[in-house]
Amino acid sequence: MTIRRTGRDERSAQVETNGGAGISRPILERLALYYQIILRMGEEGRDTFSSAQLATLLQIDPTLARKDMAAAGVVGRPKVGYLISDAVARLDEILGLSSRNDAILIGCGHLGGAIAAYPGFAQYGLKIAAIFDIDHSRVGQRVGGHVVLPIEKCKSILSIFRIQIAILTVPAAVAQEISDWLVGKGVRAIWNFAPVQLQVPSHVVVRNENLALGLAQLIHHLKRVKSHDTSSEQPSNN
Amino acid sequence: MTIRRTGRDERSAQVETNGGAGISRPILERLALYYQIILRMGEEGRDTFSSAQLATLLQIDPTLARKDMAAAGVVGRPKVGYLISDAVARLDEILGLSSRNDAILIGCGHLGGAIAAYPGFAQYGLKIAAIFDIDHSRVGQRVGGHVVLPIEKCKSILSIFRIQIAILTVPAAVAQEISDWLVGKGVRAIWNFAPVQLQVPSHVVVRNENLALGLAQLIHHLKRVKSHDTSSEQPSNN
DNA sequence: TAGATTGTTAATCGATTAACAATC
DNA sequence: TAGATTGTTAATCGATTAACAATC
Repeated sequence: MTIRRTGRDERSAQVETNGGAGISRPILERLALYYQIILRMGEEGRDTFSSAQLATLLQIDPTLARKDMAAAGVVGRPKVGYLISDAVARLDEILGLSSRNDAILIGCGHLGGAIAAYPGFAQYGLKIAAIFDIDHSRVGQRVGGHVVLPIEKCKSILSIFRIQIAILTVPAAVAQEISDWLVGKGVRAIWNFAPVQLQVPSHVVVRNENLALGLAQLIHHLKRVKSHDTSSEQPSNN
Repeated sequence: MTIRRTGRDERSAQVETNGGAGISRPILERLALYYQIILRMGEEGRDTFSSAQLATLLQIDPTLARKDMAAAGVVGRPKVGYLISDAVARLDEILGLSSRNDAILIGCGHLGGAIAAYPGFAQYGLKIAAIFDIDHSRVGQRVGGHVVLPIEKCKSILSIFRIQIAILTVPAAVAQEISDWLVGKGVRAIWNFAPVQLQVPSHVVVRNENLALGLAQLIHHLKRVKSHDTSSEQPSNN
């Protein structure tokens, strides 16, 4: 594999916009939270829920929950509420969970291994088709039911299985070049765990899962509550 | 350890608010991103940066970057830009990275192990003081340089080291009860990796690191770009 | 029916962007 | 000096909340 460090001229950073008929990010984020809550309610044997219930659990205004449902195309009935089966079906659709999503995982260090082994993703239709690593000493190891492959094999697997999603759990220093390379091979979505702002062409979707950033935010809030100590402080949501 | 499933009456969900002199969440999020970028620039030998540079990398308006700097108390100089050393010092302060932050980690499954082993957190002042698990078969194992302790030992360690941060990498089903228990023992900040909306008292800060949610968002955007295929589509930021 | 709950329009709030003056 | 870049005020945009009518 020859990784070229290309110029960044034609690439743009991943950014929030909302062209097309897409749902805005704040709404989408809440829909995913609703989804988890509703699913749990279903497991508990209920078959309807109200905007007020969601609102209480998420500490938001009930109107907002109703607006979100409307945005998702879930219609409720006055006095009754929303049907769980209805909502789950719609949200499955919107969150893209109804179809199977194949992905490859690059970089099988601790985090990569954890993700490969995480059972929760199956529920979201994510199937890890193969795991790769540049480090040849790792090739051949078993990680979460997969044998680690050399990254050279990546191209053929991408094309054979028409995979569009790559999970990047590599060191920050090489994330950009691997990203470039993957994009060149047709990857359309990158789930990036490296603490770097990847620069990608506009047709590629990046979701940054920047753990260090999350940590910084948590610490900031902690300090703030300590120093002010107003008992009305509320912590930050994800 | 006796975990009681308490009522949720007095607890509220973690939510975005902005009482006190705190910095609003969107700003804080960008500050953490700037921090990473600026740090890297420093390593490359530069000693100033401009709002335009940040803006280009993050695909935002330069004005926004300047406003953020102002909010962080970083002052620049016309024609020169901002001093990296200045900005790093201020951001260290605001993000709470200048002081050491001790934490305990509960639940040493795959994800817990990955986090325990992740070297990047040291940079953010995070020190994992101890690792606990309810599962006694895991107690005594070595994980990332720590010996897993039985959760019964948790209380004494919390009070001896005056630890306020807990990292929760336990199954969703037990996250709420463990959270309740930790809060009762004086924990003030929870970094929650379980896909559950924890209900906590208002003085406790929760940061949800909901991986399945991130995945759902990525998939949603991917589907959207595919179906619309307008080349102006931009992916979502974290 | 009466009351609960949705759906929607208008008002508010906060975050982003535009415009431009200040200044190194 | 002239030009680049910050800092700030005003304008815009989008998201949230309030109010209330529709309806099961």
